[in-house]
Amino acid sequence: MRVAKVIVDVPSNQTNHTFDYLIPEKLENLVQKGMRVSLPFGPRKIMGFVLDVVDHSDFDKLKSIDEVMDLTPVLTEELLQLGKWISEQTVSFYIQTYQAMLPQILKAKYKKEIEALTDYELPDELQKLFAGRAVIDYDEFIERNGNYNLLLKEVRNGHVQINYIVKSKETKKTKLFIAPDKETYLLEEALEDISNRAKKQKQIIDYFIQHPDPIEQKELLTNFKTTTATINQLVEKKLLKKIEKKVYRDPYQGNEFERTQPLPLSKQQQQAIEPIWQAIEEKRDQVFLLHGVTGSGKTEVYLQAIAKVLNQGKEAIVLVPEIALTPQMVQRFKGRFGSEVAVLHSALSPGEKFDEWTKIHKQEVKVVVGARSAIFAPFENIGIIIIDEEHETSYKQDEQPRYHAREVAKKRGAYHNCPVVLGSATPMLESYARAKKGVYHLLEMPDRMNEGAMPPVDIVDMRDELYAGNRTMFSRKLLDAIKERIDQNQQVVLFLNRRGYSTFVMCRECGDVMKCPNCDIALTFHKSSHQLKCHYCDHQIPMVKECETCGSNTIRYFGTGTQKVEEALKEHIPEASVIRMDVDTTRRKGSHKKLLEQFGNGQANILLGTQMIAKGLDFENVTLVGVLAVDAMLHLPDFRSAEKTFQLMTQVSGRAGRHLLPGEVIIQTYTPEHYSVQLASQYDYEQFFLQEMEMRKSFHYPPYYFLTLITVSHPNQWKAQEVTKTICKLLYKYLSDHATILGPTPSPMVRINNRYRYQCMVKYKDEPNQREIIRKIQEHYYDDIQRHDLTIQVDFEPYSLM
DNA sequence: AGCACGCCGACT
DNA sequence: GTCGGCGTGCTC
Repeated sequence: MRVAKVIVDVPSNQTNHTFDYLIPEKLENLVQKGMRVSLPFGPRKIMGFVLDVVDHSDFDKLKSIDEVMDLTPVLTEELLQLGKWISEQTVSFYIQTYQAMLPQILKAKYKKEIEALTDYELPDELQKLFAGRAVIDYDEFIERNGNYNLLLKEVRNGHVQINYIVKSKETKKTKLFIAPDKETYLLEEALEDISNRAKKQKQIIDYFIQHPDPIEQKELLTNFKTTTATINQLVEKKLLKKIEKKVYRDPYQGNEFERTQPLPLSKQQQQAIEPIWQAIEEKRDQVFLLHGVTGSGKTEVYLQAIAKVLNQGKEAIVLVPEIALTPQMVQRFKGRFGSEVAVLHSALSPGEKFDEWTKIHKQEVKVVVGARSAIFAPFENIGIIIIDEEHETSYKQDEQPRYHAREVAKKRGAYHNCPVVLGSATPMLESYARAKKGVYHLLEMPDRMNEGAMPPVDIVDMRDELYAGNRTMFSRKLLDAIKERIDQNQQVVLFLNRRGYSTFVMCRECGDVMKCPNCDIALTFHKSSHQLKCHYCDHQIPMVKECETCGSNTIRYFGTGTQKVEEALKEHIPEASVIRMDVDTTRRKGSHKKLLEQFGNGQANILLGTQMIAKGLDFENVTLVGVLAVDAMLHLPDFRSAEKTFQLMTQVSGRAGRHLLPGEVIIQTYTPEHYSVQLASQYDYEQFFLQEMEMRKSFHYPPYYFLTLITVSHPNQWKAQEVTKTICKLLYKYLSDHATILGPTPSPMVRINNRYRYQCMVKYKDEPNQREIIRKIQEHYYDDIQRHDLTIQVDFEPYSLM
């Protein structure tokens, strides 16, 4: 007998192990490890992943697999192992990790329906719902308030049955093609017979005589300015035929990618790439940290390292932060490797993502460029993994499984015996420290390609502006500089760090700030819709006219949002044309790309935006970059705020003067003396590293210590606090004496969505039992978690402490 | 998670 | 005696 060991699609503590299922004879040759199957589980039918196929089970009441859902395994042996490891590292359920490795569309969908079995007269109440049909949706039954007990009774009597259906959401897109249905010489003969009045028909047949290959109907119709009627007639005459062709949704269809050749490498590029080439050649799973300033030509190094890998017949994974996955970036990879490249990022529709994934799965491509989850590309012969902008926080998934793509990359690198290259102008402190210790191989590229220096950075002290009577958000220096660029027909990028700085609404009479009733977070004013919105839950209300506390009408909004900056800009510089990029203006698919194109074409002088414009933009005509307020980020309750500020400022500065025209950067701040501001303006990463390391050392933060953040949430504040307290006690009891346990403390945002949040932080150097202890704690609370709305969230090496 | 089972109080 | 609400435990 053949038995499948299956992880079932039920994310819970008690089902987080394999279940044994008999493989029926007719499926014996079909079921393989890594496939999805549908199977009976209790009274239901659900999806599961086959982890293993064996020929015996200790369990004696085996049920059988119902169906296989895939023709070939969707997870390779390596990915199955990797998933196990990730689940254990992040304390997640196996099923969550396996799901995270696949495109959303492969997630099973469940449907329930009720079927009437006999002609037996059902009770009127049910009869009414069926309304003559043999089968109705269970959802419909619920919606129309069906009597559940009555239903159960009839199920027991055998008059109706409940069917459970497992479906894959997977879809295939087809296009209609038209092709000749006869040999060319027969078409020629037929051409004679077509009436001279049927001009279009003649033209079309003539076309197919010249080009006998199938052509898309849509194209044919536009070319000949005709309608389907014409074609239908020819199909009826058996001269043409219609073909449904399965096609990939190609998100980059219609984009021409000009093929590029490898560029000659500069000396420093050469020095950086040699050790990587060597590692590829010697099949070493070495980790490289490529520390290269903006514009030092890191991408060309990646491209030529990949070229080497492709030469060996192997595959490459390139990770790029979501927001940096711009058309410009894609262009570079597609330009060099053409159709060998698949692209995976969140702006694609689920169908497009699935099709790109399928290309990888079917081994039709050799290179994948994508955001975090592309690290799970089902390649089987990886030759290199590259993580660009390795310091980016988006490489850490912020939901279960909370994995970091960098750690997964290292694991995959070890499996495939291939190098992992981490690239950044401002490496994460942890990474640079490892490189200095020799754990990673450090590669330095300190010079810009075109020999140009980084643009000079001016720091403007906004306190002086205030003192001089300037109460606007623009310093005099910045305004003058913007005007100057506009006069010279050059372009400006203005960056607004909106986090923590959004427009909140306050009463000037009593100082009351409008807050979300669910989250204790200040509501943000959206001018376009005239609404107050909470950014943490869906709560939104119309803008208020009177203060809810004191009733006065002196309500006004404070803070700086992009919308407000745009208005102020127009007021101060009426001749300026502005393109605004933020979550509001880029929500629609493709709008991101469109806005950037408009700016690139010179349709505006100023590009104003949030985080999303900090990366990867490369416009020749941009000679001024302004940062309106760095302080918001500097003062976040996060030990990495200085590092994040430094990274951001460096990145933003890199947007100016990338080409022939010299650039300039102006940074506005209320704390110009802060070391991260000072050192960023001098582009002194090394010094920043040393100084920041001092801080980390004295406060026991990474990279000197590891962190674990446990966040407990519950609708009842007392409960949340009490559980956190107990957890702290348990950790204190079972962890070693070297671990520091902080807490319980309220989270920086105590209440979100009517749930109170408390946290506990562990600082440690080496706690091999930690994960086991945390698992035990979770098990201890499993009843509360499952039935009493408690959540215990565990984040190892967290990126965000909120 | 989602479902059945079993216990208990409330009710025809 | 039976219905329905809720707590408990299982699913190969």
